[in-house]
Amino acid sequence: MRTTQLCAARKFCYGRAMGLRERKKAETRAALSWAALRLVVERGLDDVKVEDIAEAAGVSPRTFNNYYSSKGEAIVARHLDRCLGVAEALREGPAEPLWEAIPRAVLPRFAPDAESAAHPVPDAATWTAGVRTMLAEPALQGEMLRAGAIAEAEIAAAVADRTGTDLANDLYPHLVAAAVVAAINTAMAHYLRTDPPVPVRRLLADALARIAAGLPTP
Amino acid sequence: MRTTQLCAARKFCYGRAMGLRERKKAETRAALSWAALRLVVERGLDDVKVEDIAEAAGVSPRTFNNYYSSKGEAIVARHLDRCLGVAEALREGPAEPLWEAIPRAVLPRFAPDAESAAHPVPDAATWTAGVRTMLAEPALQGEMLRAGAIAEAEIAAAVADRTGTDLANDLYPHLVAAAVVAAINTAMAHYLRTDPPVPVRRLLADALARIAAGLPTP
DNA sequence: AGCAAAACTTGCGCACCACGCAACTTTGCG
DNA sequence: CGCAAAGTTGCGTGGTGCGCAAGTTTTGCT
Repeated sequence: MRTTQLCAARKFCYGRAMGLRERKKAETRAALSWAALRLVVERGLDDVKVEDIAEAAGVSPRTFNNYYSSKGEAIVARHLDRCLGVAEALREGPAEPLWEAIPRAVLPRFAPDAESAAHPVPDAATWTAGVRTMLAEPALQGEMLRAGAIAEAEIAAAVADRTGTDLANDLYPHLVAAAVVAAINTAMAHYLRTDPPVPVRRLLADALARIAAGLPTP
Repeated sequence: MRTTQLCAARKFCYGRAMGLRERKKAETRAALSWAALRLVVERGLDDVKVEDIAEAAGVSPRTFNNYYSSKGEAIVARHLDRCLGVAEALREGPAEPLWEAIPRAVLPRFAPDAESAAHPVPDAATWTAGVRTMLAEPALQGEMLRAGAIAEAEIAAAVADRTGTDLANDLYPHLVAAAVVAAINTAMAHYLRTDPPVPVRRLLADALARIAAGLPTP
């Protein structure tokens, strides 16, 4: 139970002008989180040691902890990035009404191909089954939710910017951010729960629309 | 990163007919979680070892892990109980409209005295300051959110009962539960954030009302 | 009341993990 | 080229979660 860095090397130097040094760092980081995710999904959390992850990423065990301060952090890194991306998109998008901007920021980031494209998965059914059992792990749930919470802060800031509300004294931006993250979590949970898989996009759009409109008893 | 039990000995044998054994068990459990909370609030997470907590509760270190599988779990136990209490109240309350039942279930459980009454706190300001720095700890945030998520499942079930919706195939009950928990978290976060403290009850009522009504841009 | 089974506690031990420290290697820049 | 900054690695340490096998207490039954 030590501290984490997580937000440390979050410089978002995506596109251009990143030297060899930063590029390699980003690669190792990605390799580590991907290896962690893949190994844990196919083997189970307790049967994967940090040593395994480090080895799969071609790096020393000690180096693993220079990037992520725990197994869970590495596994959840992709999710964190997606959620942070929502905040970023919310800041950069056109000046449309808030509840049009939000789905526009959220939906594309949770499209099924966003993840799978880079690292194709052999068998989709086996994969989602693995993800299900992985997320049944309590420690992972905590880490997942924490990632959402981190992004929540960014989203709240973006919402405050858009709506001209006060981040420090007003409840509104935080409430919107929390609701958006809740919608994302709920939609993903429902997706993993249903056996004939419903497209995530539809679930997400539905959840966001309902949250925006209020939740009267049906 | 092992598994946890947490829900194991959650038998809800509150009122009556609990033998000596279960009574003592409940007492030790409470003593442990209270000791954990108090020590960590006043000393900081890293300066409290499980050994300290066990000692403060008059029990062996090994026994600590028979009740809680981690420091964080012990600390968050009270929060978990409160959140689970919401679900319980939602099930047992009178047959009123959902969005009247919800505040009635939530508000009394987060009254300022609910916690303080049993274990009075010397200095309120020092205490909340300690809580603030405690909750700044990432590991604790995760644990806290996870407690909310556990309760969320119960709340969703209660909501499904009340509204006659299908827990397995319908998004609605899960969405309501997630929104309620989000409102609780947001209100508590705001409470800890503001320096001239605003009464939690007002924040919570506000948050719940807004969530129920939708979140149009102000 | 008495006794056997069930439940709980405890000490011991092991595997794992986060991270500080001190070399050593690589990269960036003049 | 050569030096400083940044990154990697091996080692060591303190701490943790939990299985196991006594020992102890509570309970249910007669």
